Parts: sequence; C-alpha cells; structure tokens
Amino acid sequence: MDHFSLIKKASKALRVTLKHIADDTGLSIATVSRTLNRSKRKHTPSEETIYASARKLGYPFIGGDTVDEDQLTVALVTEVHEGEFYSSLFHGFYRASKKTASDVLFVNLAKHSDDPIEHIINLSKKYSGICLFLPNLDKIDYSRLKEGVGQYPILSLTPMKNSKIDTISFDSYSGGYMIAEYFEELGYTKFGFISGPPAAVDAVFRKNGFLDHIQESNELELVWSFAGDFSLSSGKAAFNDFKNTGLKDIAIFGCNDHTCFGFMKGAIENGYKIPDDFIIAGYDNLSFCKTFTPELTSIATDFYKLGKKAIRIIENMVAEGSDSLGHKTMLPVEIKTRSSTYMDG
Amino acid sequence: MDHFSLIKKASKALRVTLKHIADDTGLSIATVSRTLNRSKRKHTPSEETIYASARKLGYPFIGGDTVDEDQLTVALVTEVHEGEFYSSLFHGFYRASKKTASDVLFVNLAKHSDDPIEHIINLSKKYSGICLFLPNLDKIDYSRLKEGVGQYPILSLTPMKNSKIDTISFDSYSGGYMIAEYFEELGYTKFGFISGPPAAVDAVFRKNGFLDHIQESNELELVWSFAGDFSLSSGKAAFNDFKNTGLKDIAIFGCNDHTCFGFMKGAIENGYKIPDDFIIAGYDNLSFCKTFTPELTSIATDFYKLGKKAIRIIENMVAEGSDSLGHKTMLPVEIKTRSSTYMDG
DNA sequence: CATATTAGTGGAAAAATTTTGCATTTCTTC
DNA sequence: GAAGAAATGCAAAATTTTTCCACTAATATG
Repeated sequence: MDHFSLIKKASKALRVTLKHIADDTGLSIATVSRTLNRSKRKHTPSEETIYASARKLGYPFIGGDTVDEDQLTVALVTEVHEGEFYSSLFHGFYRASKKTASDVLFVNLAKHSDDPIEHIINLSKKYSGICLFLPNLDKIDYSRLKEGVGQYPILSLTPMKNSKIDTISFDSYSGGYMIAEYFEELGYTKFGFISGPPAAVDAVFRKNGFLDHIQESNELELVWSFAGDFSLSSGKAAFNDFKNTGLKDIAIFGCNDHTCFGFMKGAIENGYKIPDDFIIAGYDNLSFCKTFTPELTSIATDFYKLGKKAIRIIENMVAEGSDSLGHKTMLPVEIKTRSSTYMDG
Repeated sequence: MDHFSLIKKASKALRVTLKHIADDTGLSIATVSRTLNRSKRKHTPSEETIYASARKLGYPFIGGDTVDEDQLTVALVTEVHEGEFYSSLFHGFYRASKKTASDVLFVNLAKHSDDPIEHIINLSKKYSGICLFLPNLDKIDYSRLKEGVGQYPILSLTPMKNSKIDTISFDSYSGGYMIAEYFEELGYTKFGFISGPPAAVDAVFRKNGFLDHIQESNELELVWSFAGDFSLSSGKAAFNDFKNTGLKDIAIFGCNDHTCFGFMKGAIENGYKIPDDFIIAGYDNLSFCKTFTPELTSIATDFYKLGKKAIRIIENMVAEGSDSLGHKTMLPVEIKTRSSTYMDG
C-alpha cells in the first residue's frame, strides 16, 4: 500500500484502475470488475472490501453513478463564519435548488486557505458551475481565477468594483438610499450613521446610498457618524459616542443589524426610549429584528431570489457556452418598517 | 445529443467515454484525449468546448484530479432551514475541517427529498464518509440506509432511540438536568417548563433531564408547563398562558432560546421585570443571548468539538475498516449563566 | 454418503477505451 | 505567399475492462 502511494505520488496523477483495487484487496481484477458492476449489492465481505478500497483509492465509479445529463451541479464556494448570515445564504440556495434543475453543493475553503484560487480552479473541473461568496478576494485573485478556469460558468456574489467575472448581488446602494428617503418621509432632517468595515465593499455601497440622498436635499443634514465594524460591540461603542454628543431626535442608519442591536442595547440600558429619543434602522433583516424590543426596521435581502437568479445565470452560461465578462446584476432590496422607527398605534 | 441521452437512459448507467465527448464536440477522440491530458491548459476554443462537454457528460477526469490518498472527503448531509442553528453547525464543521486531515463538503438534500435514502446511498460511493444531520429520518430509514451502504463510515448527529448506525450528539439530557440543578442552587423551588415539538428527540431529552431532577427532590415542584414548538411565537403564547396563572417567583426552562426570547418579549411588553418576577433559561446559546436585554442564560453546545469528534470517528472507521453498530457518543454541554437568572451587581 | 447445485473466484481471451505516432490541415508570422 | 507552429484525424499500439471458462468450496438433495 505504501508502495502504491509512492508510485502514485512520483508519477503525477496516476489513473486509478481495477488493477490497483485488485492489488489492494488481494483479489483478482475479474472479481473486482464483476463486483463493481453488479447492479444489486450483496454485502459479502469481499464486496465490502472492494468498495472500501475503491473509495479509498478514488476509483471513478460506474455502478450507479447516474450522471443526469440535464442536471447540473453547481458549487457554492464560501468560507463559513458565525452568525445568521450564512444560514440565510445557504437556506436561500437550498430552496432555490429545489426550484431549479440544478443541484447545489456547499463547498468550503477551510482546507485550502493557503491558495484558494488554485483550489477553485480545480473545483471547476468537477462542477458544472461555481458561485463564489468570498468577500476577501481582490482583483488580482479574480484575474488569476478567470485565467485558470477559462471559459467557464462562474459567478461572484460579492460586488466588485471592476471585476473580470460576472457578479450578482443585492442593490446595497439603493438600500442605503431607501433608508434615507424613508427617514425624510417621516419628517426627520438630522441624520446619523454608523459605518461598517471599510474593506467591505457592500457596506461602502450602503453608506454611499444613504449619504448621497442626504446631500441631494438642502434640508437634510448628517449630524453624527461613527466608524463601526459590523459587530455588536461596535454598536455599543457607537452609542457611547452618541450619548456624549447629547443629540436627540435624529434618525440613525446602522450599516448592519448587529451594530444596531448593540446600539439599542446600550441605549435601553441608559434609559433611552426608542423611537421617542431617536429612530434607528439597520440592514440585513435578521430574524432577530422581530425578536428585539423595539423591533428593528431593516433592509431585507431575499437570498432565495439571489440563489435562483444565480443558478439560472449559471444554467444559461452552460447552455449557451457564453463567457462571463463582468456583467453585473443587482437584485432589488426591500425596506421592512418596524417599531424602531415609528410609534405603535 | 438527444440520441445520446436516449441511449444512455435506455441502457442504464452507461459509462461516459472519450467517444461521447468526441461526438458531442464534433472533434476526434484523439484530440479529446490529448486535450484532457495536457498538464497545462491553453484556453483555446476547442479546449473550452471539450472541458465543458466533459463536465456536462460527467466524464471521470484524470488531468489534475489529484486524489490524495491520505485526505478523506467527508460529506455533511443536511437540510438547510432558517436561523442561526445551521450557521453554527456549518461553522463548527468548517473550523473542524481546518484542524483535521479531512475535507468536509456540505451536501443538501433539496433535490432528493422524494427519496433521500437512495440519494445518500449514492453519495456513499463518492465520499469517504458521511455525517448525517437529518432529524426527520426514522428507524426504518436508518435500517434501509445501513442496508444500502453496507460496511461504510457513516455517522448520525441526531440522537436516535435505537439506531443501527453510530450516533454522536450533545448530552441534551444533562443539559436539562443542569438547568434544574442551577435553579435549585439559586434557591428556587417552583419550576416552569416550555416544551419543544414532541417529534424532536433532542427536545424530549432536554425535558426529561429537567423533569427528572425535579422529581428526585422533594422540595422541588413543577408548577406550570406549556407545550411549545421551538418558535418565537410559541414563546409569546407561553407567556400569555403564564400570565393568566398569576404565578411569580418561579424558574422557567424554555426548551430552546427562540422560545425564551418570545416569552421574554411578551413579559417585557407586559411590564414584567426579569429576573425580578421570574427567572428564565434557554438552550442553544445563540449569539443573541448576549444581545437581548436581559441576557439569556442558556446551555451552550460546542459545534466545533462536535465536528472534530465526528470527523475523527469517520477517520478511524476508514483506517480500521470497522463497522458502526449503534455506538453512541455524547458530548458534554455547558451552562452559560447570564442576567436572565440573576441580579446585576 | 455420493452427487448435484450454487456461488465465488482467477486466468486468459475478447472487447472496449485510451494513448500515441504520423500525416494532413489550418492558422500565424514575417 | 512561404515557412513554421499548432491543431487535428486516422490508425496502430497500449492499456483497461469485461466476459468466457474452468476450478473450488460450500450447501442442498436423493
């Protein structure tokens, strides 16, 4: 066995054949062949041994490997961090794959963090298409990737400023803009803002949308802002900063829900009343928006629609053999108004 | 192409050969062979076509398909629903796969909900081992599965009452028990309980642990209980029921955090003070336990440990070729005490 | 107890598949 | 427009898989 692995590693990617399985199991090639081709498994000791060996060695199966020509397999490549966000993403694609012809696999990059690009290029040989959610990749990474996979259905779910590959993402700019409009409709003129990490392109778009609408109007004014990092604790820190300004009656947009929760928690502990002393709206529409008191107004993104659209795009790319060249698709977002921005009754 | 797919479907699982790719692309077998074996890709139109066709048809690749004999690929098979839970599960396995030799793939059953067992059996031919998180499977399903995969490294992450396959899960019974002990230590004697869905074996264990400790002592008494279903709204419903009893000064265990959030939300809206009027503890230790005011005491489960242990077990099964025969592994849980059960200062 | 019957196996021939040598065609470049 | 490079197809060679046949061992049958 050691012998085999040596040979294998020496002569690059040696093909696994029945002979290898035969040598590994001590049975003849004929027996291995028959066993693997039997339509119904028998669970005899030999059979179990052969199957175990075949899996171990990575033999490309034939028996039962029903590759449906119509059904594509799309890989959603991500890292996985804590928090509700990834549930939403996966859940959206999960539901979407029920409604589309394609099957979706969630591939994580845990084992390949040293050179993720290399690994993604390899994945492109296995799957019909790839959706990437990797906010940390930069332009150089995307270029390398594009180079490596060639004309291949690949899609990024993170907005890029100047990407070589197609992207599909939420219209974060409009989300921020909508919040500002909504605040204006409610009659507020003094606005506050808590930003996200500058590296998060998405957060920057939210911010730009919000600030642009303020600047478009002479009545509106940004009176306070704070540099947050999406975390609960940065929301608390933001509140402490806000408290010291002594401002009241302003409308605050927190770049994501977590930050707002932290901010509101701080406010409540300090005896502030929401929405009496200030109103606040977040972004992401986490399920906890409805759990918190007051319930948090937020921008909702529909991951099911994102998943469906992404899969459809991949399917079209496969069907037409068309290349991706940096097309951008923006999905609309929706504002969910709740009691953090208006009085009950 | 239609011709081909007809043949394919007629004669069962036809093997995909270079000839199919050649026919599909209109190129010769020789060209296809050379293209697929070139070590460095050239991105010529023909090459792209050939690769696309090979992927579509499901040709078992050789070029660059570096099957590392040492590295296993473990499939974590789940459904994906909303809420933080799945993030925690995936995040745990994600981190675990960084620390172990194996790679983990998240496989969802969206496309195979008609006969998931059949599909899992097929997966067993592709992956070195399988972890299942499918609380809805029953004993018959597990038997079929065991029958179908034979001697194969497979593990269930949901506690089963009498399972044919190995299980690894959290010690939910102890979790419930710990809560009751903790309540007793705080000096409470009157206990309340909100249950989860009866079909959730895990929730039943939590309940049993809690109730058993109450029954073991003569001083302790269960004065109120409510049949919930894990949801926020059932927590609210539970509070309305509780309010009508007029009970105060009792210690309540909610079968999961969501239910407790609903209960507390209802209580706060009705002017109750926590932990003055009652104390409450949940189960799952969601990140929002720290976000809520008061912060919620809860039972923490460590999904990283679960993932690491599960992968290790699979690795051992592969190495020793040992069969799984219903061994049960329970992972300890931990209580995180917060302000929902004690006064500040 | 001898003798069918059956299932499992290996050796080797047959069939299928992949690779490679060689000639031809196509595309570039100067 | 010619020389050189690259791509391609045909067919032979090499490799891999399947199948036929013979043998063995276990079980069943008269």
